[in-house]
Amino acid sequence: MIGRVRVRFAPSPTGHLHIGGARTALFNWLFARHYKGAFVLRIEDTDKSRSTDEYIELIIEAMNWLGLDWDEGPYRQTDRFNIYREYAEKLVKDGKAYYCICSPEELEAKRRLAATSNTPIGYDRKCRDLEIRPGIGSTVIRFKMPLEGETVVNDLIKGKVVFENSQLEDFVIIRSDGTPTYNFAVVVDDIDMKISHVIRGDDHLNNTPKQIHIYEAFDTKIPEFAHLPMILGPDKSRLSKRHGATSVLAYKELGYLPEAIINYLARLGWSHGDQEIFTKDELIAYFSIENIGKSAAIFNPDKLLWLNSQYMLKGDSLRLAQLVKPFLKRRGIIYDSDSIDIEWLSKAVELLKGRSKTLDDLANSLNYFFVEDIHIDPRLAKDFFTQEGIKYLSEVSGGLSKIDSFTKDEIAKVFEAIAERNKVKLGAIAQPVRVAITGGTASPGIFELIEVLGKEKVIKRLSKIVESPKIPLPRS
RNA sequence: GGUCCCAUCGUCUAGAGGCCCAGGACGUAGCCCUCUCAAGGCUAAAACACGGGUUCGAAUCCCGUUGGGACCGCCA
Repeated sequence: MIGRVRVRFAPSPTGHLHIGGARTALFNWLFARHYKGAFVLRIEDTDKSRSTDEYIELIIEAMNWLGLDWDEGPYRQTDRFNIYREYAEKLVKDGKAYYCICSPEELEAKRRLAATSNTPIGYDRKCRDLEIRPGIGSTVIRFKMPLEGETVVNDLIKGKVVFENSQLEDFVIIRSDGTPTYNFAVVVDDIDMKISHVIRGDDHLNNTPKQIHIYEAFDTKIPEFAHLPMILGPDKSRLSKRHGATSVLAYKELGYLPEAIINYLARLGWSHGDQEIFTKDELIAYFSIENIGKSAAIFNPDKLLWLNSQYMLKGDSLRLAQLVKPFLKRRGIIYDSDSIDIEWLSKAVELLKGRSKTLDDLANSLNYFFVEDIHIDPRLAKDFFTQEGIKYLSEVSGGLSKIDSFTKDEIAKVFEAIAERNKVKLGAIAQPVRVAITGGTASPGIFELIEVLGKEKVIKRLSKIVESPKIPLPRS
């Protein structure tokens, strides 16, 4: 029943790929993959003053990072100006479009008048039947809208939406500089690229009737439309920069995993029963437009963070170790990522990944694995390096130095023996040790931590406190 | 202002007339586990915007009200 599926994602390179755009891209991608169709990337850069090559690069980088691969493109509308021109001239020849010589000032005045006089349309179609020839001063090409009747959009998400044709303007399709406007270029491209389903934000729903008339003017098949509800900020207005981090790459920098972003975005407006966590393959298998909701969704950073922590928890330690390197570097914890022992790092990551919400969080927690002079808060030192505490530190140090195989099981035996001998709970010993070797009171289990940290480092840190308990401060 | 869209816990949502005195998830609170912190487990508070219909029966269908949003450019 569904023929060959061809969808596209068509960002305009006037900014970063943001959360909303990424979700539109994701839904198109999922739809294409689900139906084994084609996903086309098209750059809508007809607004030359606001589009930059740098943003194109950045959008592509973000798509790659998210793993949203495309089958065709990226096409650029600026490479296709002659095509739009040809299409437009055909419409003029067929009497379906016309040249207009009204000046911007004149149009502005008409718009103002329309606003005050309850007229739905700003432009009064003055040039519609004048049969103006091109070349006389500044001319644009306008599309001849039907004056009466109605246009029905059978949207896959919103259902049947009816527009009165009398509300539709004879909009400009070719600007005076010869470039096409958005509403025209999209349709020409979608015809030319044989797009079967147009899946985009519902801010375009009002443009759809205009576009349908262009399809009809070319006597081509109208694609299916699916208008996705918007993503809103906490104040219920359209998500934008003022709501904080909105670009996909910003989340990468913050230490988020791409699969968490994908999962979060997929669940924003779409659902599959009560399931919250999906692999990409599951998303592809389960995705369907019928399960997309109709109402706008508020972006919830807390839930994204939770999903990220879930992916951190379940992530492969070796992979996370690779990914965390840039964050360690940025925090000044390491200087040369190539010289570090990745096997060892991944063991440390293994201990910390379930306790970290982001890669940056992980990097921060990894600090005491690398830094020699760990910082110990004087208040903690006061609380834990008591006469008793120091005694345990000394005993642990002594016990550990006698172990041959430095494994968590053997380390545990040392602690248990000391606890037994002193008739205290394990915590009484573990906490001072934790503070001495990590500088804080929160860490992974003390035995595995000591194992991964290694005999040498641990004994060195313990001895340092035992020898000079009053000055646990770092030299720096 | 005109046109269009939308409306279930604070948030994301399940729910397609009886299975719902509304289920799951995030967040919040408490308890359990425990060498700390997380993770995990359990529990709690928390919603069908309002008003009319239709129906034996409505969160689910219809109408209206209210509230929110989008679009009205030679931006996309």
